[in-house]
Amino acid sequence: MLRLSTKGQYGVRAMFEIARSISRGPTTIKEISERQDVSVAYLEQILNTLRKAGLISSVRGPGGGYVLSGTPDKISIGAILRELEGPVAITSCLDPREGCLRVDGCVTHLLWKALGENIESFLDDMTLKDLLEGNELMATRRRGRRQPEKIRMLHK
Amino acid sequence: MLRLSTKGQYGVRAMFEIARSISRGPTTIKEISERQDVSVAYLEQILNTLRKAGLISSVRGPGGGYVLSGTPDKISIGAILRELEGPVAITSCLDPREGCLRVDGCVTHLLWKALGENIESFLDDMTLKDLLEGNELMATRRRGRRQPEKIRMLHK
DNA sequence: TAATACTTGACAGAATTACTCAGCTATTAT
DNA sequence: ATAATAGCTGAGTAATTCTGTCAAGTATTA
Repeated sequence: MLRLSTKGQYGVRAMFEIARSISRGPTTIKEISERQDVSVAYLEQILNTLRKAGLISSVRGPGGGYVLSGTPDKISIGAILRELEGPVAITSCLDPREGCLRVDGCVTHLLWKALGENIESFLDDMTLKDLLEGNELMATRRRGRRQPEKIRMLHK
Repeated sequence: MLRLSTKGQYGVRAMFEIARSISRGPTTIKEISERQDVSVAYLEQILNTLRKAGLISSVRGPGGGYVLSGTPDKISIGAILRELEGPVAITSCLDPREGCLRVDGCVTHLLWKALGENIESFLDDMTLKDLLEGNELMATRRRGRRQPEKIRMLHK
């Protein structure tokens, strides 16, 4: 239950890949495709959505590719997923694009609302920076580095 | 994103309806259907699943219907949803029925795992009793009753 | 001007969802 | 007994969503 679509998952992984390569300049779709094992054609669709949303910008021509629009700590996982999959909406009642016919008297409405807010704050708190640090941590864990709170959560 | 299927939603509402009518004995599918506005045929399918899971039991023949297998405070929303929609599994990688080919080195694996655990503990903490109290509260709110913590969460 | 790389819209097969339908079995009241 | 009530079960299907592919562009640089 409550599965994320592949589009959202690939989107986060693509953003991670762009973030990871910041020092090397723009990252091409081809590179992302190879490193994250997602087809070029599908990534085109996904990255286009994220570009239109302003999360990344593109550089055309040779040497081109995609770059983050902000620093990794300013780009949340929630923001990425919202663009690719729409807002968190456990039920259609709670989707601002649809709306509810029977909000009053619906016993479960508040339950789903509370769950949705819980999920949303989790996703909005987590950023690309956290993913980068979590990744670095996985590689260097044995050297006993200090683990900040949020990263610890990722390793519970 | 992360929408619950109608099956799960209807299931929770049906269970709520059975819980609400405890004092009046077994609740028939027809009653649930009328009060929650879900077709009899679909409810048969849903309640059958919940019965096989042991969350409710059925009484056949005239005067029959469904009754909860335990007290409302022992039946969690998580338990209901798991039966109708399978385990919380943000990605197929995290579904115990499928499994992951590339757990190691997958940067997002821990992220989805942490989110899934967050959701699961929310759903397992919330019970039918909480829904009943939340409902009662909605009806009597203006009289200024004391609100326990979890119920307050439902009204944030 | 050739090569690189992003851009855009249409489309299609597969999977899942959200149900319906028909016919059955068990229990109780008369 | 038997009629009425009420749950039991499996099959089937229309609609929707998901997960992509494909073709034909446009922009930039060496």
